[in-house]
Amino acid sequence: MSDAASATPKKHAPQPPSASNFIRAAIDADLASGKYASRTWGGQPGPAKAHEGAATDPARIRTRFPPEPNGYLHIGHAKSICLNFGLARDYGGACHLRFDDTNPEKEEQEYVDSIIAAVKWLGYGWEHAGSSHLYYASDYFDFMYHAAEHLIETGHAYVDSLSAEQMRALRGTLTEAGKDSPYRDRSVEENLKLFRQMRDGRFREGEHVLRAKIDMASPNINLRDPAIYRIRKVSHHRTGDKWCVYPMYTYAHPIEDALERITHSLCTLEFEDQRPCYDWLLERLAEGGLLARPLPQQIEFARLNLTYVVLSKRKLVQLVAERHVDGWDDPRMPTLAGARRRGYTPEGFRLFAERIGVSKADSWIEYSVLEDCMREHLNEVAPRRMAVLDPVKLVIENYPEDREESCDVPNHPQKPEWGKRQVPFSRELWIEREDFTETPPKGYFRLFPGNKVRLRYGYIVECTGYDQATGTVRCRYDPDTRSGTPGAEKVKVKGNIHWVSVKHACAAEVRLYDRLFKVPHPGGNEDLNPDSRKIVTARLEPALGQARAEERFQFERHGYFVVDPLDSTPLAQVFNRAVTLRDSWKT
RNA sequence: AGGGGAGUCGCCAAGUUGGUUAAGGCACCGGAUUUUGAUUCCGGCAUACGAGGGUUCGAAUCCUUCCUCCCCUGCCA
Repeated sequence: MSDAASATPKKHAPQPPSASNFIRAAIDADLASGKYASRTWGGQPGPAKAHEGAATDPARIRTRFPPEPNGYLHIGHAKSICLNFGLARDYGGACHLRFDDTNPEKEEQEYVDSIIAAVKWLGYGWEHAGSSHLYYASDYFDFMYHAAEHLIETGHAYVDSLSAEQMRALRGTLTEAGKDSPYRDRSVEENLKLFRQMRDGRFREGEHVLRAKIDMASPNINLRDPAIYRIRKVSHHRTGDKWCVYPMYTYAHPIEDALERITHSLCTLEFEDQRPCYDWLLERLAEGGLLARPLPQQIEFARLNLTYVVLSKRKLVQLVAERHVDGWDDPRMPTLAGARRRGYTPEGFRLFAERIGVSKADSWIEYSVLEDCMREHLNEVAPRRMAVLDPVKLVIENYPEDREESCDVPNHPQKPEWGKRQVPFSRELWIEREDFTETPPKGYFRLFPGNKVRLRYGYIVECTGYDQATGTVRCRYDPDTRSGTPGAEKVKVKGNIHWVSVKHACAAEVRLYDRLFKVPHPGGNEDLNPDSRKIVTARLEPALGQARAEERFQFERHGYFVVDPLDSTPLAQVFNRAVTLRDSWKT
């Protein structure tokens, strides 16, 4: 090292700046340009007159997470939740939780409740500047209806009386322009009259539909006079039978955003083609004085794809319906309810969202990334315990039959402040079947005849053999090697195995979960992993007997486990394995 | 010639008003520490930015041709 220049330390920037992505770049640009400098907020969602003249919005930006309450939230939603709520948090903004309940046929209160629970569980709330921002699209039905009449009055919408099939025929194809409906030029008066009759229940479902009058020849099919209101004689979970006409997503969503003064409306890529529609509608309503400016803008990002996982609603429904899993909250399901029961943590999900980033490129995230995020958090928060999942008996020949002692065991190797607990030790112990073999493979350093290992936190023992008749492993211990005593280090061993005293053990059901599908890109049922769940009766150290629902532990050398909150009873606990520890041995 | 998007290391992903050696994370490979074959720590890891051509002193960033993948023809969202 005679070169003086080489002495110059050149460390790379230690940490990346706060994660950068195209959405943050857009927000930064909007904030810098002063686009929102004069934004006002009337205190609650509303039309232009509710916000104009009101105070400056205390939220620098507004985002929203707008699920339709027609199913359970899954890991893909977690990405969106973390994105929207995370952005609001980072920019001093507000994120609204909004139920996009515009289709009464599919929506139920049960889903509303589970969605609220899931968002809260992930650690997010919808309060900002002293008010709560939990909204329902159905609360805007009156405004939407009047806005539709406005569209009719200004010549931007008409009632079409074609059947669905006829409409499809006139819509054209990907390469051919569509043709105008014969009803496209109805007068304002006739349209108004028909639309009101639609609202009043004078027609059957499908008889008429309200359409935006845009351009039947547009190369963008979404602009070929999209339907914006349809007749549905179904009771709505919140508005009951007040309405029999319901707005379509295309029409409703931009209005919901505008009424709530959303600044950045984030959605997935498949809505890109609808953005012109979104802007067209908002512009028509804003120029009519119904909606306040600045108008919200839609920004699209790529939805999550996870290897070994299916996230499509159709496929998830099928898994439940065909009983491949026990229900929507089966620990193997990619739903948030399932993940929670599996022992996954909110912090792990947030780390995951941060780690995978957000972009417009279609991508597949490796499932191991999610698992690793869970390990990373669980390693920090899970107390260590000893549990033998596949027990085989170990008898210490030279240890007195009536003797018992208690070992000092730390609750976390890196956190002495978590203290220690006492674990009983005796002549007969349960050890892991795979920690003993009569014929050790190369590199194996656990128990085999003649080999020494440490019984973790206890003594060094030397294996003396295996008793076929009783199925027990035999060994002799060295009394001078007790952990924590001066002689503990006198014998060096590579192997260090966990154990549970037979006399003191608690038995419990442990469910060992693995991925639901056995291939990275699952197609159908043929790709299901037949070993996605194994149930064993494990032997646990006594301290685990007090574990409560949803408490999480690391079973040393195994992985992270959680007490199942549904199937556990005070007398019979059930543990679910969230994720295994990393294992670099891998024969 | 329908329209709209996307292609940067095995997996993600910065960087895109052109400017020294293309961030960071995960994975992986070494090594250290370790009473979890865990954790932690240190080091390594794209002459390369879908491909070709061009402009330029200089391009992942500009122009051009081409290739691949995704989305769109619900009175679903």
